[in-house]
Amino acid sequence: MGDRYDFTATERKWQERWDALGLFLAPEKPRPDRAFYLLEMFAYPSGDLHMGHFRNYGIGDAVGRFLLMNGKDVLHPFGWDAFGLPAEGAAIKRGVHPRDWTLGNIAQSKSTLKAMGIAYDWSREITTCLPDYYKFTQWMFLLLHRRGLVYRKNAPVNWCGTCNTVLANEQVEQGTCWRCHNPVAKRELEQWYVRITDYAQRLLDGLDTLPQWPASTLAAQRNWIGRSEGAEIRFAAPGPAANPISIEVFTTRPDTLWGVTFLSVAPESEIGRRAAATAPNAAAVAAYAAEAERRTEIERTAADREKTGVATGWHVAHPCTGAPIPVYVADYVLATYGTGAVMGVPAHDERDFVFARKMGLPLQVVVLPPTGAEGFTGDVATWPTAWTAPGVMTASAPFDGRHSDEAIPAIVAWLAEQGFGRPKVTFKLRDWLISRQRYWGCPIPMIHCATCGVVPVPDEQLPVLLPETITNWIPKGRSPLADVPEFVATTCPKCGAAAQRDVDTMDTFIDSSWYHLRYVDPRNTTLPCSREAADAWLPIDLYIGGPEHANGHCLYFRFFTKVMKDAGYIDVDEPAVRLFHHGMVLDPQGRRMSKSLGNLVSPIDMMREFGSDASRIAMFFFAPSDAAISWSEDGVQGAKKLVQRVFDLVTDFVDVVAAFPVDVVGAPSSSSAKDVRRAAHEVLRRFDSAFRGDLALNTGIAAVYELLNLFPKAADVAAWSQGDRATVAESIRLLVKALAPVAPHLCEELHERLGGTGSVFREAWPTFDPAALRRDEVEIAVQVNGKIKARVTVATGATDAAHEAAAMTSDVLLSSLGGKTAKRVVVVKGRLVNFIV
RNA sequence: GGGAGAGUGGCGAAAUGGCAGACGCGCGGGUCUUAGGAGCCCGUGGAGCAAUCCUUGCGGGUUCGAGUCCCGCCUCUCCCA
Repeated sequence: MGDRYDFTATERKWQERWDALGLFLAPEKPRPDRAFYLLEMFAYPSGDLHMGHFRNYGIGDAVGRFLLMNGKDVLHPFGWDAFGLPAEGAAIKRGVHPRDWTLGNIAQSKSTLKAMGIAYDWSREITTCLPDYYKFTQWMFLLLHRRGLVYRKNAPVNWCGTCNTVLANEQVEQGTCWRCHNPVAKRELEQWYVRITDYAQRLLDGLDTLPQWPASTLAAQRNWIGRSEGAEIRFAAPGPAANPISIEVFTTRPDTLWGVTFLSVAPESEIGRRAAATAPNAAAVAAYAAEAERRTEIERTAADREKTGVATGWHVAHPCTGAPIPVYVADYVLATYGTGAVMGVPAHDERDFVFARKMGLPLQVVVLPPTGAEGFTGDVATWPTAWTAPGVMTASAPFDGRHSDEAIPAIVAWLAEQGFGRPKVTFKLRDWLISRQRYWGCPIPMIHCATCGVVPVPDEQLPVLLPETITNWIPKGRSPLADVPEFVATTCPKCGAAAQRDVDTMDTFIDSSWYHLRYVDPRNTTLPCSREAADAWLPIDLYIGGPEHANGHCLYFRFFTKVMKDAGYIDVDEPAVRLFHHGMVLDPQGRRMSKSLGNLVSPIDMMREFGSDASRIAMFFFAPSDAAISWSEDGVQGAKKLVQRVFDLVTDFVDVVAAFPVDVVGAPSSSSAKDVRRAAHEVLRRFDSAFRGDLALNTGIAAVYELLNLFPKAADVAAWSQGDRATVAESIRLLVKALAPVAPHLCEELHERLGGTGSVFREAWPTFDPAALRRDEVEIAVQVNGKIKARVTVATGATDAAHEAAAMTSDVLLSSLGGKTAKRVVVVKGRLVNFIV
């Protein structure tokens, strides 16, 4: 029995050696066929790292080390998503400057990563809140501006009265602020928008080129982009001569046009506002709109909520029939989707059905339910619900008798011909509101000039530095930068007159939309990255991060990648070939870890007690990498035991191993030696396929336990034959290498104790020998009609007949057969023999 | 409401359509020990003295054979509205 394994000293020793060796520095010029860009989502430095980070970066580290042993030129960088609201929250609460809070958290988080011993190329570290980085965030904004992809718009935005700030749609959760969870209201502000909708179709099409992305994320993005094909149809009425009414609706069901019995418009839409001012029932509309404004979108569009609305008193003419159609204002219609108006087809749309019933509006059937559809009789007044499926059209002038599915294109063409409408594709995806009335973000490089309007800051004047002199952090409902005169006051780049800087900062999703480009050339002072460096490394070969970013970051960084390609700065259309989502880390009761529950596990405390290697092993062993895990200290305790057992085993065998050259391949003769070799190669096989595939390292670790469980005592092995001892030497060396990506410090130490020099990560990843996995004989099941009756042993590779013959030697089988002859015998070699009687 | 995923011992889990529960935790027993909350060894899905029977959320189906494939439910989790 060897010494106690001193993980503290050993882990520190190897972390220092790796630094000294520069083991993880990416080559400046990777070999094209060897380049591998491995990336994990960078961290928002809020205090220290949590267990989610530990898992994310632990998986990435193991993969990175595996790649290194496979001779890849690995780019594996790290950085910090360092702008963001929590820093201002800390400033307000504790009076600490957001910069100091952030940089302090980064230092702490970085020391935790160093304690993990992660194989990052720290020379490429980036920090989004530092000028050398955000200079190019501003450069990106100007690129978008040059390409016509940003614009200003006065529009209702989500306003959190508690945080005194504007929120993006994805920052509104269940109608509340994602930070403080107070209700979100609406407010009018002039804001910068990014025209991501210009790329909606390409972002959608690109998904088809990403077979190595999780299907769930592809589906989520498709859903989020939300393409729908249909028609835009105009309903008009003469109205007052100066002010005729004309309402465009978008519908995916033009086949139900003849069933329209009313229109609904959103209260805050242009036509809704006009109705509140000038319609016959203006007063009622205005009152209703005021009430609707107080409701959240979620409330308004919830399917189970009672539908409300008021008649405007206006009527428009049905474009096909000329019939008068009443116009309602209803809050289940949103101004931001489609045209802000929908046609009401109560017979064939669920919400319209409910609304019409409530308002006493007529139903017009234009799609016939098939005969026999329960409840859908000839009398529409008795229908239990709307008939929403397509079907045979009726009461629809030129299209009667046709099937809606088949007729829709013809209807759209006909509408266009008649001048009533046109084909239209809409997307649920909306333009991206990026202005934030906050301090701790990247300043927007635009200048407001009284004569020239809004003028971009020239490239050579970048970065527009964030002033650091602010001391009063309380949000005042305007950007904190508005209160820094020396920041605001500038001159117009065009005319030289006094002008004002834009006082908003950018959504931090902008910072993270291009960071993957910066890593390839992080010290470039003129461009985000050189074309050469981009060509050498892009795209990311494997990107690892949580599934919570499926629709936010993972869409935005695809968008930026496409813009950069269009502008000729890079040559890839998609940022990442493969995306992997690791599972969540829950507490032992299966709950989310959170400060309020007091169930946080601190990675640094854990590593102090158990070591980095044991902590990782525990995490990998809990479950496959993509499944959620419940953290348990018992598991880490067990992993620590495993570390000690591996250490003891290898140190016990140092002498045996030393007697054989490093490339010895065992020629076992005894079955014990064969078992050892098989178990060792099984470890290798499991890890190998995990690293090349699903990153599920749990069964590899199980194989390590199995190997340990059957390993003979060193004292016994001393008496073994030369070939058998060579087998043991081979197996020990194999174990050390195969486990190295998962338990790097331990295996470096063992590699050294076995006489290895340099680093085990400069050793080649071994190839497993399929012959080693084969057994001489196997036990097979003997079944009668699929029920197991007995077990017998056959030689590996025996014929079907030999299997059957071996089975027939079983007394239990013979008595089960009771003298009958099987009608059929199914033999699965090495598995079973099944007699069908 | 829409989308995605998951249901297997006391617990985490494993299983190219082929012996369900590998491996670990926990638990029980043994051993070493002044001691054991360390180490090592043995046992451990359920019922039964036993032969044996039952067992992968529920109900059907396909198949010689289903945890795995198909259809219909139930429950839970995550994401979106």
